[in-house]
Amino acid sequence: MVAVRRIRDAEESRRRVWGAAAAAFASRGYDGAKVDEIAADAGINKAMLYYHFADKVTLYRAILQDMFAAVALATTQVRTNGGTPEQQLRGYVGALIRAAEERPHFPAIWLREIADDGRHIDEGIFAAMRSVLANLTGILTDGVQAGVWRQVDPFLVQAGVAAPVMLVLATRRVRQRAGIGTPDGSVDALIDHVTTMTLATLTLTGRSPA
Amino acid sequence: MVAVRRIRDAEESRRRVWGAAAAAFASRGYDGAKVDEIAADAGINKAMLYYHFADKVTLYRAILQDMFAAVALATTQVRTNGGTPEQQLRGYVGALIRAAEERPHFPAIWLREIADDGRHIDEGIFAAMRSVLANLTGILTDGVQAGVWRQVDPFLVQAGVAAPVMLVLATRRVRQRAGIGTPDGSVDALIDHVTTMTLATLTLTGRSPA
DNA sequence: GTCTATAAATAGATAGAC
DNA sequence: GTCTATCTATTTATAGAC
Repeated sequence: MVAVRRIRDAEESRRRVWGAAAAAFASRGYDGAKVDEIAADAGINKAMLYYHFADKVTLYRAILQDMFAAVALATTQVRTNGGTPEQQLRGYVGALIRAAEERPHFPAIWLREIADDGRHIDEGIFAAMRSVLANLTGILTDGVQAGVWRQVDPFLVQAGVAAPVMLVLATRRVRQRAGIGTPDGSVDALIDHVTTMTLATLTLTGRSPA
Repeated sequence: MVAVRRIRDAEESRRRVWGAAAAAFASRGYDGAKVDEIAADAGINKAMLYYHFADKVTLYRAILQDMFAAVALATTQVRTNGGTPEQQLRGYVGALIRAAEERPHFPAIWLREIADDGRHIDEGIFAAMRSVLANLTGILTDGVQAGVWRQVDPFLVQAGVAAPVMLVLATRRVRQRAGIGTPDGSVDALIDHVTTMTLATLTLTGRSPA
């Protein structure tokens, strides 16, 4: 009984540390995030944080792994569900955006990890990333074989999808401060733009971009 | 004579600090970059660094300002040179990529500053950013008025251009480590893809992306 | 202009009591 | 499981000699 309560509290502590850490890593980066602050934001002591997580980098990697695993899972489901290439591509974009919306700190951490040249990425995370790209590659190949799309480097397509999504989602606050226009700042407009852009690129017929 | 030599050495020192700092901020971020390391990489002492630059954040802001000012200048020249909307758009993409290639640390610092929610951006830097977007907006408006393009939110277009460019340029090393394919990793392929993507999006006629 | 030495504050991590 | 107190190393920044 008491033991159960303790375990439940422990789970709760872990969750709060997780949330506080994700926020800190997103807004200040790995080096900028301070363990003291994370613990304080989580409402516990720093020693308690070290009770739950081996060290700072382990905590960071766990968050990173969760993010990429979520995208890997969601995009794999899109493949499993099947449908036309266009339907699957829309599903792919949707899965990416949904994963980012469910994890508000995803975009910033993603951008930072790229700038960090993948310094904290271990093999498990790389595997998830490769899985995401493999799913996209499968969708693109389907489209080519169905004769509706031309052949395009999957990584460039991924860059064309993920990078704008992450940029737009990560810059919501700063754009206001900068006085940089967002006539329609909705996520729907973002989905629409990215999807349109990608489909238009893939369905280009013949016309070489000279 | 001696004074002149000293001034020249000072300039040289400043330049070396600049280069070492840009590299450090790009690869480790603002908090991750250490002043001692920057000074050492520049071949001078830390005290000397503080002789040339007031403090860490001033040094960082100077680098940031230079980057955005360069893009602002280059894109303004594209507007001045004129030409068809398509020619100007190609010039815009080229200007962006050239600025990034001339400053190898631009992409990573750009990505980080976004994740940082513009924490280090002062009004001068914001002005440069707005100027870049204003130039793109001008090009897009020209195209709409000429009847060759449809109307699209300029910021979304900017996101569709800059984000993939920065992502691809910043991930060259890590992609190799990750085993993520780059069938054609050339900058030309990148320019081609981004330009094709953008033009295809803008020239879409009628077809609503339902 | 350049350096050595050091101040002053902060950081990640642990010991040990409860 | 949770906390206080603390160790050790690092970090930004400056003082002051040359």
